[in-house]
Amino acid sequence: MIKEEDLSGWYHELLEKADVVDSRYPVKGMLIYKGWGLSMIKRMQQYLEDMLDLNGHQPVLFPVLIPEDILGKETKHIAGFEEEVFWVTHAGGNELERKLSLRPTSETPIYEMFKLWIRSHSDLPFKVHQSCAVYRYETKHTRPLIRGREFLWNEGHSAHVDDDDVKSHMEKIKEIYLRLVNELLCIPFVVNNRPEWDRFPGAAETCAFDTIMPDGRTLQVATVHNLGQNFSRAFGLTFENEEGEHELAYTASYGPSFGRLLASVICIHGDDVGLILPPKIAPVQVVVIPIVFKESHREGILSYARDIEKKMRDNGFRVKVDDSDERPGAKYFYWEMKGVPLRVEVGPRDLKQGNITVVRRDTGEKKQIALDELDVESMFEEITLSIRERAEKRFRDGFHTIGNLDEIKEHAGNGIVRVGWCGNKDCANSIEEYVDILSVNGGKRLCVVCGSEGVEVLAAKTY
RNA sequence: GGGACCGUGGGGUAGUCUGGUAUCCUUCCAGCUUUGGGAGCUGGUUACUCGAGUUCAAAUCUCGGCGGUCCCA
Repeated sequence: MIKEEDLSGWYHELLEKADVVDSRYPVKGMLIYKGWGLSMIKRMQQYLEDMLDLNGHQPVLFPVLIPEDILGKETKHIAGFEEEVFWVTHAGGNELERKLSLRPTSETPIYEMFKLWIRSHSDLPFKVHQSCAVYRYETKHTRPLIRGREFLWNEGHSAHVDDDDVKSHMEKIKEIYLRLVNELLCIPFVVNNRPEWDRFPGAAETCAFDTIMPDGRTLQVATVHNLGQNFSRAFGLTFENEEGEHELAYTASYGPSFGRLLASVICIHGDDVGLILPPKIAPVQVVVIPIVFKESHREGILSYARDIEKKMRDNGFRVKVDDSDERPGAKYFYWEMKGVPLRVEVGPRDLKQGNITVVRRDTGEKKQIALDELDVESMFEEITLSIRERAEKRFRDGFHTIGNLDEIKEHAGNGIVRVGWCGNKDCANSIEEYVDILSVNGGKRLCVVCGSEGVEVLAAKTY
């Protein structure tokens, strides 16, 4: 399957072939995370949670059910979500007196508890996070990992004494997400201030991390919301300040989608052969292929392979010796499809000379080196840099500065366009006939529709 | 939100128009054999999305459900 010709077909086929997910589960928009995929999700989750913990977050895990009255307390919030909430209405044969929703996101139950946990300014900032599944009854076309009715994410929630503290906290969260998205996963992105009509329901400000998929549409992989005092007001979330007065807290919420991050790793780094995985999240980082010609060589080569495996394991790498009954060529194709960053071949030639043959997945570069020369750590660094750079170059090439509406139409679906916008909603509607406006945080520029003064905005076809 | 198309062994498919015998590739299992870029031979397991209708007879026609894909907004 050629990636460039049919990204969607390539993606679906690879998800199943590589054992990332199985999307045949017979409920719309739901799927099974399988070994290869879940293993990567767990690694990104761990990496993120460690950073959040270091930042002073407390890990929590809230119930999946939210009672109707609590979900509905912040009116704009519930208005934004009500069409996509799953409801539990029965227990056995009896109708419940109080309907229970499957959480679409957890601001409401969390603030319900924050109210009990937060008493004084000295409790602030108060920060929690949880990795969990959330449920949204998507009416749009669902896609595995990209838009589902159940998805995995980490959601962070914080309460602060004032707006300044919220803002500086949001900057810290953005740095943490940068490390997750770009340093760990090698995915380039741009942080966009969403226009008012595209904010999280109930938020005063929404920042989104957008990347560009190879078909030219953008994918939002994480968001950071400034909720002002909107939720505090609805939930009576107050604290006693230094003067002994009660004041409404300021809150923020934020989360990356693990499924979307995985989807972008797959689509952005992968090629026609299959996955290309950043070494840090690869479930298997090095595969060792023993090449056995004659039975008499078998034991010698296998034990050479196992020595290498042990040595690497002792150094903390995830290694697998593929001693299955396949021929070497078949093994090469298989592990390349799975995206394993490094392959080590050991055959009679290597054994005799104390060498190994090393092949990089990202470049295909193959070289024979002495066993003691092997430096896996620095090879992984090189690989990581190289796939990040390749992705970043394509990302930069995905931006186009546009001067009129016809050009927008021409470039729609082909990356991100920079255009001027005056701030008038009618002009935004004209632009959004072709592309969605992603950001409103650019410098001065004349409106592409009406020609009056405005700012530069980014816009694209989105997933 | 609107529209189009699709559903056949684990995966990919032929057959559907014109109703009657389910094709091929791959995977999987067993055996032999092989191993520096997808080996070969022999044998074997496995399928018409669900429900209702029409009919002597439905994978095939009609209606509905469930599930999926794509396009437009």
